[in-house]
Parts: sequence; C-alpha cells; structure tokens
Amino acid sequence: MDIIFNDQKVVSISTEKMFGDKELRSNAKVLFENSGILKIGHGFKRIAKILLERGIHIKGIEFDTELAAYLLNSDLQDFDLNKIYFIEFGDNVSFDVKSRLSAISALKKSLWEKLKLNGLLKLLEDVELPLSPILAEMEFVGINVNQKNIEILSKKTEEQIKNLEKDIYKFAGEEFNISSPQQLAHILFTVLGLKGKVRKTGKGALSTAAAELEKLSEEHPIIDLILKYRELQKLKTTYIEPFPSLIDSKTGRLHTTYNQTGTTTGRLSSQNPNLQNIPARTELGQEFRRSFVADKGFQLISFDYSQLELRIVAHISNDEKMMEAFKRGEDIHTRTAAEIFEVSADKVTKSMRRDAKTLNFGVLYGMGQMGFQRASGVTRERAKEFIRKYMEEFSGVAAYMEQTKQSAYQKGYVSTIFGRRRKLEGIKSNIPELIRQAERMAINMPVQGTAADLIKMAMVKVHNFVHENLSHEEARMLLQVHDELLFEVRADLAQKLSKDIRDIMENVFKISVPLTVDVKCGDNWSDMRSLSVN
DNA sequence: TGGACGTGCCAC
DNA sequence: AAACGTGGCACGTCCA
Ligand SMILES: Nc1nc2c(ncn2[C@H]2C[C@H](O)[C@@H](COP(=O)(O)OP(=O)(O)OP(=O)(O)O)O2)c(=O)[nH]1
Ligand SMILES: [Mn+2]
Ligand SMILES: [Mn+2]
Repeated sequence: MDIIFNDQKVVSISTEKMFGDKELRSNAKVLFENSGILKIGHGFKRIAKILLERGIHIKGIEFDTELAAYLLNSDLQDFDLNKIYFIEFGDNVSFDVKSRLSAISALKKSLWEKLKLNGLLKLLEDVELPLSPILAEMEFVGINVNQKNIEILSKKTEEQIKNLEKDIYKFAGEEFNISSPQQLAHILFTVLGLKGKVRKTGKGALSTAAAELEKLSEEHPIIDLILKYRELQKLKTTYIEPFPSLIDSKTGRLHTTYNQTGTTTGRLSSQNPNLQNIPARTELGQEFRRSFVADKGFQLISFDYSQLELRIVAHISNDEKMMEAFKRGEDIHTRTAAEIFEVSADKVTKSMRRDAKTLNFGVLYGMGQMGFQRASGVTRERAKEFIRKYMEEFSGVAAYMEQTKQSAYQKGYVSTIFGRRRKLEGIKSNIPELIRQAERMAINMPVQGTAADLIKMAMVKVHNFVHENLSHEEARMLLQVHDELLFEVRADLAQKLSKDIRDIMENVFKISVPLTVDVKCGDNWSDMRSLSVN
C-alpha cells in the first residue's frame, strides 16, 4: 500500500512485511489510528479494509486521488492510478515505489486545485472521504447467511427446473437449449409456428424477452412453462449457486465489495456478490431473501427513505403541487397505482405499487407513451392521457425537465444540489437518438445523484452516532441499497436505535418537503414488521 | 480457451 | 423493444 504521511514522509509498505512482525504491527496501529497523522493515497477503501482485517481502524485520511478523480469526472471507466495520472499529465507512472508515490503527490496538488475550482471539496471532505472507511467496515463485517435455507431452496428449484425442462421438450417435440434465445426463438416461431407478433431485438432477431413471451401465452401452453423456467433458472444461476461459495466458512457471513467510483450519478454499486439486487418481488425471490438473517440475539433493521427521488424532484423543481402532496403526507406511488389499476387506494397491493413506481419514475425521466403502455398494460390513449395529466399537474417538474436539458446543453454538465457533477458530452451530438438519450440522463442525474448524496451523508452521520454511543457488539451497519440502510442490532436495543437512526436519516439535510423513513425490523431480510414513528 | 458482444433479468 | 434512469451478472454465441 502506497501512502503519504503528513505530506512529507513518503511510505510504501508491503502488507506481509508490516504484519509479519509483532512490533511493526503495533507501530502500524499507532501510526494509522492517529488522526493527527494525515494520510494521502489512492483508493483508501481497499487499504482501510486490509487494515481492519489486522485490527486497525484507519483515521486521518486527508486526500484520496481516486475519489478526487471520480468527483471531477464520474463517467471514467477506470480509476487506476496510472490512468488518472495519464489523463492529468499525459505521462505514465513507472512501477517502482518512488514513482507511484510521487505520482500520488503530484496528482493531489493538481486535483485539489480543480476540486476547489469546481466547488467539489466539501463533497470530497465531508462525504466521500469519511465514507470510504465506513464502506470498508461494512464490507468487512458482512452479513449472516442461512446456508441451510439456500440448500433447501436449491433442491426445490432444481427439481422444478428438471420437470419444466421435460414438459418444455415434450411440447417442442425435441430437446434444445432453453437458455439460448436463438434456439428458443427457432422452436417457438419455426418449429411450433407461433404467429403472435413479436418485436425484434436491437440486432434484428426475434425477441424472446419476458414481456414479449407474455403476449403469446394464450397461443401456446409452452410459454408459461418457459417463463417459469426463466424465473427459476435466474434464481438458481445468479443467486442460489454462486452465493454459498462466497460465504466465509469460518464466520458464515457474506461480504460484498462496494464500488465508490462505479456510477455516473454518485450512487454506489455492489459486486462479488451484488447485494443491491437481492430478489424482493416474487414469492421465490422473497424465499431467497429470507436467507439473509440476523445473528443470534440480534435483529435486522431496515431504514428506507419513502418515495425518495419524488421528494427530491419536488424540492429541486419547487413544484407546488408535489410539495403540497408531500407536506400532506401523501403517497404518490399509491395514488398512481390506484389510478392505473382503477382501485381505491386501500386496495393497492405491493405489486401494484411497485409497478406504479416504474410509471412515476419512468414518466419523470422521459418515458414515452409506448414505454408507458408496456409498463402499465393500459391502452395507448390512457398512456398518453396519464403522461399529459402528470405534466399538467406537476408543471413545475415539467419545467425542471425542460430547464435541465437547456442547462445541460449550455454547460455540458449537470449537477446535484450539493454540486456533484456529471459531464454530458453526448448532448452535443448530431445524432438525434443520442441527444434524446443524453437529455434523459441529464434529467435523471441531479435527482438520483442528490439521493445518493443524501444517503451518503446519512451514512456518515449514522455511523458516527453508532460508534460514539455503542460497541460493535451492539449495533452495526451492514448494507446500503441506494436509499436503504440495513443494520444488525442487539435485539434489546432495536426499539431505541430505530428511533435514533430514523431521526438522523430524516433530518440529514432539510429540503422543502419532509424526508420520511420507513423502518422495518425482523430476524431476516424478508419477514419484517413495520416500526411506527414513536 | 478466453474475451467481446448480445440478450435477458434481478434490484433501486 | 422502446423516448424512464442507475447498476451487476449469467448465459450463449462468435471469433481469434
Ligand atoms: N428511474 C428509476 N428509478 C427508480 C426505479 N425504481 C427505483 N428507483 C429509484 C427512485 C427511488 O426513489 C429510489 C429508491 O427506490 P425504492 O424502491 O425505495 O422506491 P421509493 O423510495 O421511491 O418508494 P418507497 O416509498 O421506498 O417504496 O430508487 C425505477 O424503476 N426507475
Ligand atoms: Mn425508498
Ligand atoms: Mn429502497
């Protein structure tokens, strides 16, 4: 690990060397945990995690050239020291230690000036820098997994998949690879001769996407079997099979890796495994989610911002109607669901509300009538009418959309209310399709990015609160899922901590509408009961 | 054999 | 599939 201490003493440490020796190790602890000794480096999250594995909690991170580069240009693919240095100075960094450290030093000076110039220093110092060791800790702590539950689920789905395969081959009259869209299309449209109109994919092949197959389900019983097969196969190959091998056999816990520089908007991403896309919707998905469990004597508590990006766009656009709705405590997702599905608000199911989310955010971020139709199932006329009325009712939001496009075109970038930026070169293209696409990106980023800023700030505040008041044996933050934080808390503290953490999250930053947080608590990540405000 | 690409689908 | 956006990941196919 290459680190510059106190802007002077330049050190590169081989981990093996440092931790092989008892004395060096205790010296290292003193050095790294001294917040008065300022550290400069490239990618401190990785370093912080290595140190945590040796019982050291790093403090005094002054500057991280990787995070600085990310704030200055969030759409870079790769934030390698070499790449960043080359972009900055048009030269390569040699492999030797001295070169790496002087590269970091030079980058720090140069990037610091640019951050200051672009008003990004506060985001770096108050948000990204303090967040990085927190993410390292969350990765290090991991989440407890019930392997038995996954095992049982595995047997069940395996059996079902086998049976489905048999039935599908029988209908098809031959065996083929159901997972191959090409072979599947051949069976459906050539062998079985299905006549239902199906869209072409981008490259011109007949689409076998679920939305298309659903339209054929009346025409042949094989369709429903294929859809079920897809659902089970997805669960099996993406979740059930890979997860057990990723569990730490000593602790039974599963550790993700967060990427703090992986999105153009400021969101985090999660990989190996991705714990931000654990199934939640279907019955089967919920069964898998049930495998994420609290330690003995602990509870999982989930804190999820209510309608987060709608509240943010209400604030950014200063939309009177939307602001009023939130001040009255309305649920706009539920309202949309009631309207689209033509039921009263109290008859809106979870599934209907999730579909309404797609519509509300879809329209906000530029969904057309066709897209709305597909997502909602309503007629062309009703789709068109809904979008028109949405823009009419929330005229402030409509104005925001227009103004943001203009501003993006004029400045070449858009930004969140805290100044995080996304460059949008594509908006100056000559290709209409690329312009439209860039426009939609422009509308989305300030909202999604502000949401990311807010939850990052909340994470820092909540983490500080928890560490100042409790030990790791009492409460720990496990996961972030974009607008949700998942904690593992000693059962007897759950009630009180729920209130404290909710308060911190709801008051993280005052905007023109209330921010509210839904709190749920349970033994696993699936069966959770709501905790009320008091 | 392995990487790039296309298709598809999970979450927010 | 597309005039919603942001991701990660698995599989099949094609090609070097
Ligand atoms: N563009 C887009 N953004 C989405 C979509 N689904 C979720 N998001 C974004 C906007 C949401 O505010 C944010 C958090 O997702 P949630 O599932 O928690 O929804 P939300 O907070 O809006 O409603 P909630 O009250 O928590 O059920 O993620 C989507 O389908 N499209
Ligand atoms: Mn939410
Ligand atoms: Mn959420």
